Amino acid sequence: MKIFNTLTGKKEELRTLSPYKVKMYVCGPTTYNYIHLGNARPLVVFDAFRRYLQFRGYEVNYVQNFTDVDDKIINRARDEGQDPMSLAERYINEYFKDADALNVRRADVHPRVSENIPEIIEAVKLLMAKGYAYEVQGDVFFRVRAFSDYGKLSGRSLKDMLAGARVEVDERKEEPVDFALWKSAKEGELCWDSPWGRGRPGWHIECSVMAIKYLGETIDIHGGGNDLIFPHHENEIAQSEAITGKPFANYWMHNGFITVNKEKMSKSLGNFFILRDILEKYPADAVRFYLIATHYRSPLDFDDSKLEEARKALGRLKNTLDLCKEFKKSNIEIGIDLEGKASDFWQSIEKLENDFIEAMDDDFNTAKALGFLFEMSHQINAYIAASNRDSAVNQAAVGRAVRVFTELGNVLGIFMEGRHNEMQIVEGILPILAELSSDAETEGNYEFVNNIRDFLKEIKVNIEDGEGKCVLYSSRYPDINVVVKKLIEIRSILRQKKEYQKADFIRDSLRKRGIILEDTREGVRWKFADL
RNA sequence: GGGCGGGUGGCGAAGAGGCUAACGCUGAGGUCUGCAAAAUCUCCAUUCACCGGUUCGAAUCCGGUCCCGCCCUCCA
Repeated sequence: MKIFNTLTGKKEELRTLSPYKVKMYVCGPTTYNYIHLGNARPLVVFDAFRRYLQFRGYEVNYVQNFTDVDDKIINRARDEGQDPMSLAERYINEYFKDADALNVRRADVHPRVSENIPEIIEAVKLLMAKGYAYEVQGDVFFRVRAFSDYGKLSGRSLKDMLAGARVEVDERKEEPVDFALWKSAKEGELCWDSPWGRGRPGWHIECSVMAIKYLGETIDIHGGGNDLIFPHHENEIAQSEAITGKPFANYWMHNGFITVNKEKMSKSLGNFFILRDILEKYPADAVRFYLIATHYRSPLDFDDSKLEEARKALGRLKNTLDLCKEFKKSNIEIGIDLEGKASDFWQSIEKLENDFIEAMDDDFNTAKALGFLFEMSHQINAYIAASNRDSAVNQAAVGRAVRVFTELGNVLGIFMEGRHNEMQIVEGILPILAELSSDAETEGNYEFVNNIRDFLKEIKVNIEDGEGKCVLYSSRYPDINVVVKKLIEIRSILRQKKEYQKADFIRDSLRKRGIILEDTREGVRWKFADL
């Protein structure tokens, strides 16, 4: 397992502190707004890495913080005339909705700044006691000069930074590069008591404190976006290592940016897309697929067509899942020896599984790994297309293959349960029956009219005469499968009678309402349109 | 100015010394089908920004040139 380490600028073999245990800390969002797509990238990629490590047998202890005390939160709360802590709380809840939608699993701990103030104060006191920090009028600063390794992560030297300093200069600081550990509060601002008066923590100290508190003085992997390398992570290293005298994190991982027209998507440029809005237009699994279809360190340019492409590509993979489900008649696959064609097939699946693992072992190359998943999809489809489903050997072979396929897809987290609004779709479909019925009535085909009436009665739906509208008289919506099956049945009869126009009317109408019909050798299959 | 990363087909994107330069989208054609869809099969980069060099061999290494992005200030 190799990981690209920002600290050394090289890919390195992963050697964990304890065998098969990984301590992982990923910087989480500042909760003053809904997250945008750029925020979603680290979320998704590190979730995928965590899943992969677990798949490889590691026990992963995963911590992701919330920055719920921050100037931006305070300002926004003031603008909206509300309490900063409840504003932060609200956006933490919204964050979880987005994360859940993207199939991002919860961290083992989601610590918040506001819940770790005493520990932060202790840390600042300790830094002062060790000479790494100094107080000026209620503010406490980190004395960068005192930490000789400063700059080792971002590859800069203190000398260069002092020379090229064009940072705002707070005259009270000993050096322009010194940064705040504790900020004094203005009148009426959110604050906590401290030895230096009322105030709140600076931005960087929280991560040092929470990482150490929940994971220990040295952790295996610390992750976050590229822009955090400097100053945030550089400062975290300085603080943590000044406190403990030990290496803070052995591997630093940073994801690349999402760009729009090749420009960084960021809040300050205003070119960001709120994830919530994107999820209105595209299925969440397509968004997740899009985010992992490119290597995590590369920049990723965003526009709608990319999500559309992701949707289609993922649809191909999911279609294989459907084909398998239809092919498989039972789950019995144990104790059957695969021979001949089945054995060759299984071997190629195993080969692709190994290729997948090899790709992921190389710095989590999800893009390459996905390629093998597509090849696996081809293999499975082709095998199914050429095989008799009544054979126990074929059943076993496909069963084993799809299990591997599904497991690997789940490692990437791209196989989510479809969340279709079935009620809405059923509501859209029922009028097709009404329309068919009224057409039949015009033609004097009363047998057919009665057939439909009986069916509707069965599923507790009324047709309002004259208007062709369907009205439910049950509190429960009819099962979508039952309704679609009925339409398929009607269409089959029409096809037998070669009344293709009407048959196509049914297929087209369903299509418009989100249901796709496919005529296969095994009969008609249906699926939801947006997969 | 300093630090970092990148330029691969119509598009997206892997590949980091030697297999036919993965895979996806798009497009073309065949099989299947009443048609469509799905599936399947085949085709679509003599060439990897440019110029030199190292090497038996370079998209991959080295030097130079030209572009592009990011960080150096809150930002994932």
